[in-house]
Amino acid sequence: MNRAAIINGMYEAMHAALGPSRWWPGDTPFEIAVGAILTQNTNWGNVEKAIANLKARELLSARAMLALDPAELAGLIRPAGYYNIKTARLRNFLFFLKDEAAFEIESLKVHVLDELRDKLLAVSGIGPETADSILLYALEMPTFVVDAYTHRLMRRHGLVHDEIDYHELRALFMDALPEDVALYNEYHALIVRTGKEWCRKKTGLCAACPLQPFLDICP
DNA sequence: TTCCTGCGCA
DNA sequence: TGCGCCGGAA
Repeated sequence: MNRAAIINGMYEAMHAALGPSRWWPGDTPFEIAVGAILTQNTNWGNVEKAIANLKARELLSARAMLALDPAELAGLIRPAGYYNIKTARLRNFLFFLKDEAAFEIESLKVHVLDELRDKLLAVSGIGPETADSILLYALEMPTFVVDAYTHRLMRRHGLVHDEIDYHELRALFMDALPEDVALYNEYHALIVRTGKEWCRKKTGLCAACPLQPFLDICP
């Protein structure tokens, strides 16, 4: 079985074992984008607390959040960690929405994927994973999201070399899969769920993992 | 103590 | 290439 077939097979195995994920958790495209920034290297449970704080103050709109004093914003997102950095990153993104979309995130859909991706990457604080998360989950554009779980899972299975970078890994999935927003959405969700549950950082619980049949090497 | 859907900067 | 950023839960 070649690597593209393995990638397709892994999806089937996870989907069969775990079922639909209904991602991204978030009520609006703007909330999803905010969540994508807040969850950088951060447990989602802590992000939920920060989003709940914003929601309680009715601040989950680009205009309202940009009008807020940065120190107050930092206080509200404090549970998500890195709150000073993330305040700056959120504000960079809010200024971007103001300039590029007149505060209406969905109007960004007028751009073609590659151009919008470059624009997002030019915002300080939005790297490749955050950009792809916003594009796929908030704007429903066909880009594959790679994260630490994706790296770890593919390395444990001996399917990629250790030093593979984000761009290469993303291309690997996008070349192996049909261009399909729903499929990319669900595949990344399944990887995260599998990563949290079985493909843990220190020791993988490989024997019980849905991807066990695809295991070559398990350290 | 470890880990968490990263990122920018020195 | 390494390092700081940071709170909260297990």
